[in-house]
Amino acid sequence: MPNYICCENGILLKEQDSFNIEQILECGQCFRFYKNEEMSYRIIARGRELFIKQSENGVFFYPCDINDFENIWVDYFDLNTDYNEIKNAVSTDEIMKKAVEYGEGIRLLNQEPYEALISFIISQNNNIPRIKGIIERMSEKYGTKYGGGYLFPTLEQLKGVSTEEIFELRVGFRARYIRDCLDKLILGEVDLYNTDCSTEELCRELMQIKGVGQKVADCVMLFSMRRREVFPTDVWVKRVMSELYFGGEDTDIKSIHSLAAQKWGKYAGYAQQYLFYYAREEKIGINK
DNA sequence: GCCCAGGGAATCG
DNA sequence: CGATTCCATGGG
Repeated sequence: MPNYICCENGILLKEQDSFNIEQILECGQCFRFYKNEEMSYRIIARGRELFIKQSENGVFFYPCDINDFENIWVDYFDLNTDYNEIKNAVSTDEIMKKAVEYGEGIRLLNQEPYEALISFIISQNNNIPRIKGIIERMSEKYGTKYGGGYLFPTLEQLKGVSTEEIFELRVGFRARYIRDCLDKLILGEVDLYNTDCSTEELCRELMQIKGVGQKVADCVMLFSMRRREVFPTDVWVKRVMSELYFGGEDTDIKSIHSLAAQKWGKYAGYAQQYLFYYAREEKIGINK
């Protein structure tokens, strides 16, 4: 269990290594976060609104009691995972050593599968600011008001919403994908909470949904289902891998997955996130 | 106006 | 089969 102390309206996490709230939230794995000031954020997740303020004293979570901290946020922020072990395991070459050093405070969140699934369907062929905007509009229109914002709408709240109404959120061609996703969840054709199966089987199940291909399925499995061996390969990861591991040659996804599995095995998902953050912040593989 | 975004489905050859 | 084309929208 992490080292924390209980304060009046929150929890102060002390001496936590590998925790940088800015890197954790800005590294592209989640969308419902709001920056207040430097190292001070608000998030909406797991049916809560939470403020996080990081300083030299530690990381302060509020409003938050011991129950919520231990039952929700320790899991959400992956606090029982030893990141030193992961960093050592993935640092198999100078490139990854640099990427790990660059994003040393990154943690993989454990998000809610249903929200992650809808969010990453929206993410396809889209950019992060716009993805955030769409999810925000969807929450404001269909979700429950909570604190200073709105919770992500439940399946129950979205079940009767038509494709046309989804389209009005300006999701474009993804409207019918979202509707197909809702239908398959309602019918139980896809069950996000009975996942006692291999990653391959789980991936196949997710990919039954229209608009869910390998990349979206991998993001959902990595960010919300603890499948840390998958290696979501989007344009950024493709670029950085081609640039740094394949001599600048345009490389197909299969070859990238194969190399990732070979180099990083069950920690490939963490390696991917260090590389994604490094590539996007430093714009690796762009113009030159 | 063009290009691109945490891609994937539909269509073509 | 693999390769191309199309899909909505908004920021640069």
